[in-house]
Amino acid sequence: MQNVFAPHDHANCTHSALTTVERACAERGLRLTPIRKRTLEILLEGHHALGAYDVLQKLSDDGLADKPPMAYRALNFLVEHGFAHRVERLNAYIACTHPDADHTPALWICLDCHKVAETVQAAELGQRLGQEGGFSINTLTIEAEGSCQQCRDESSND
Amino acid sequence: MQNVFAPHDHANCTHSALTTVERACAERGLRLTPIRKRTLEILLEGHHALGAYDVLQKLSDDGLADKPPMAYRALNFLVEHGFAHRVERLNAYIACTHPDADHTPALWICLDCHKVAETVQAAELGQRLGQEGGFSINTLTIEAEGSCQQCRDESSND
DNA sequence: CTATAAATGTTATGTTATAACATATCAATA
DNA sequence: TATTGATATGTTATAACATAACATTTATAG
Repeated sequence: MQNVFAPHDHANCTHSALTTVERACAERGLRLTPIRKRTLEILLEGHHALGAYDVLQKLSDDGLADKPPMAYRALNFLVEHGFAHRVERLNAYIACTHPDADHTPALWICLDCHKVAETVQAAELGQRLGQEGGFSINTLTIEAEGSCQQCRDESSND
Repeated sequence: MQNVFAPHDHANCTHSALTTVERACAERGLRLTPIRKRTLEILLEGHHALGAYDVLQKLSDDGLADKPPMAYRALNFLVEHGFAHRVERLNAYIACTHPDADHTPALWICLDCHKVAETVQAAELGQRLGQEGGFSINTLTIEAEGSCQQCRDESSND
């Protein structure tokens, strides 16, 4: 697990994700317009999931967008191309931390610090589960809510 | 996979689930009030997920409830006690087909026939995934969207 | 330059969910 | 059996999330 729960060089997170996405867009002929790029940057500001209206507020602060469809379109663009993920349990969004990999992520939602981590090893697992019943998987959602190591360590120090 | 996608004796599905839930409530001192029981029956009418407002409409037809909180309370009761599941991807609910088992279900959503199936073998799997990063799982959501065997068989006969 | 596709701007509304508080019912026990 | 505390229901109001539909603008290929 690329551990977003633990202290880390977040500027590097942000920068490398942005660079990777920019390259991917160039390669794939996708347009990372100002609204889309700023939306990604907003999600990259932290590892907390943001709701569409949270993102909209920030876009509005920047004068880039001020109506719900604008935020949803940018978020949907990012999600469709794997640059962000929708967290179903939270009706919210996070930037992808593996934007280079074609993946079905598992999302780990800490109920204490509210950060959301992502791992990529879950895809083949779902495929395997589905095969049993002859189910052909189109998209797979795996989300866990619980507590991260860091928060458990801290609370045991009380 | 208890195959809800294939033709089956649905009256038996309904009856056995209801009986199991009634017994569980008796054993555990839970009150299966008219609204709650009717809500479960409504969900048991088919294997399609129903939104809270769909359920509310039916409760209203029966004169049992006519305000959103009433439907949400009944649904939340059923979900809390494992008698129904919320389908996050659909913002909707299904009756549990294994109400006797303490389980984390995986849900299989067919995009063609729109039925939703449930399997129980997924719990330890999530625990295993989470252990890797020291994450302690409280609740786990596993949902697949795709196509069931039956729908694929039918469409290949065209 | 122009045609076409893609993206953005805008209005309006649909859908899902809960906070907050009042009232009623149940179930244990004084 | 009256009291009481807990649980459930009734009600109002609104919060939170999301999209349909259509107009306008911008990018890009021919």
